[in-house]
Amino acid sequence: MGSISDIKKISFFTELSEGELQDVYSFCKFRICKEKEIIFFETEPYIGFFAVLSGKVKIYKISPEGREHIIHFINPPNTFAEAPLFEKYWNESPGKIYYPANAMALEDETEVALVPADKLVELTKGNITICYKLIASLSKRLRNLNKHIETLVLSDVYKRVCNYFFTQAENKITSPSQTSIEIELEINKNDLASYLGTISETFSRCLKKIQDEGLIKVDGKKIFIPNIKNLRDKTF
Amino acid sequence: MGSISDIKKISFFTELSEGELQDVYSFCKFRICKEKEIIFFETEPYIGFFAVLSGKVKIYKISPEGREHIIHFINPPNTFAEAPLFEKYWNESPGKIYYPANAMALEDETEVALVPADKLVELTKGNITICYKLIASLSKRLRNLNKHIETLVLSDVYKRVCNYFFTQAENKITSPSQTSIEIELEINKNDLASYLGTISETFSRCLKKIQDEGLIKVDGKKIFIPNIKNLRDKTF
DNA sequence: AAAGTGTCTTGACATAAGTCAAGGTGAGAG
DNA sequence: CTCTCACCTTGACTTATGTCAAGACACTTT
Repeated sequence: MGSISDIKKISFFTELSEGELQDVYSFCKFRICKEKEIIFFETEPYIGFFAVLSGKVKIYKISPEGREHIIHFINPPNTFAEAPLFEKYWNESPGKIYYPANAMALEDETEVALVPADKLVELTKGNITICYKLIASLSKRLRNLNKHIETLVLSDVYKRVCNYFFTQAENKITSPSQTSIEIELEINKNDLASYLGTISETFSRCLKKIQDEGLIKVDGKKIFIPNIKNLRDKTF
Repeated sequence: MGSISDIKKISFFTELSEGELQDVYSFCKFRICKEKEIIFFETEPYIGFFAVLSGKVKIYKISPEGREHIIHFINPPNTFAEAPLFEKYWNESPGKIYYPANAMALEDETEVALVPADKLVELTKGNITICYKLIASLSKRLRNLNKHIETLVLSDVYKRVCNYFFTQAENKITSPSQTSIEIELEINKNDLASYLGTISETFSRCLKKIQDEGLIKVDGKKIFIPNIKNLRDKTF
């Protein structure tokens, strides 16, 4: 189960003293999830944010017709559902606050820590560093969402897929001179399709097309990219 | 031109003392824009955030093919481009920070105030209330973006349009018992279409369809909604 | 009033991507 | 080892929505 060293890895808490860490540790509720276990639904009242300590979590919405769209994948040691923390400080305070989307564990042995909202708000009062980190975290998420919207609305599926692989490749290369790389999908193709705003059939066809063009070589969950720049050129 | 009372209306600054307000006022650069005047491009280095004092501003992205998508409309006395303020506090600090999208004035006599980034960061150091307001503002924007993504990906144009009118109606009704209402579009249909993730032709056809179904009555920029609940039922 | 300008609407058409249905593949269970 | 089941791929078809082109309308200017 979660330890103090896990807490220390959470971005908001990296600069806390041992005593404060102990304090935060005592607030947190730890939970180990099985694959497909729900962490929260968007219908639930907000009680605090979460950090992923191991495994992987998806944040997603469901349409009335049952179509799913994945907004984020969260890996350790990142947090999710921080945004509603301070919503009570809005000008017009609405009623009860709910989670903004659904969260589900994607692997067995996914461990999450729940940090209660009121405890964290308390912590920020004497610690402006935590405020800054919170702001940084929200800003980063905002920029991600902006990017996400941009690709969803302004690109077709083909471009989105190319862009996804290119981004993955960029994050993995070790030197700028590297031209080819193999990336491995850590999520199944159904979820990846949902994240890219499409469905598995379309995604599958798209993969085939990109492969036929020689831009990638698909082998199960392994994607070999012979020339990263060629892929990048397709994202414009 | 902008006055101290304009500054006081900006959410971050509502609780500042007269002296502090005077101080902020002296930092700010005021600018009066014509219709279609660019406030910033996403290619420009970030220097600070803006507040709209009068008129209206759109925040938008452009695809390589030239299609535009409007992410937000900003009305007085709201702010925009606050998100990059604290990006230097990220774990991995990237190079130069740029504006996350483009901003354009939508009306003549649109007045904006530029609040320089470093000045605001300075202010937060002694004033945790400003931190909280900043967090609240970012949170609110995050929730909006989440909602935006949700409707863009999980609904078709028809539903998005119904949802837009319904939301406008909800915000305008005076009592919960009110069943009908007339709303007025404060933006042109081209921009509205772009905000709803479509183009004016599709939007136009959609309006016609909704009107043929008796859910709305369109007269130029005036939209009469005979029964708000009927419209709401179409948004699921 | 005529002319001009920008905004909106309509029609005909093309196409990306969703739906439905069937079949293939591979990893783990028995 | 082969059975099974989840995951993935493929094919045929439908449909929403974008594109292109033309016309209608409203508002301003001369």
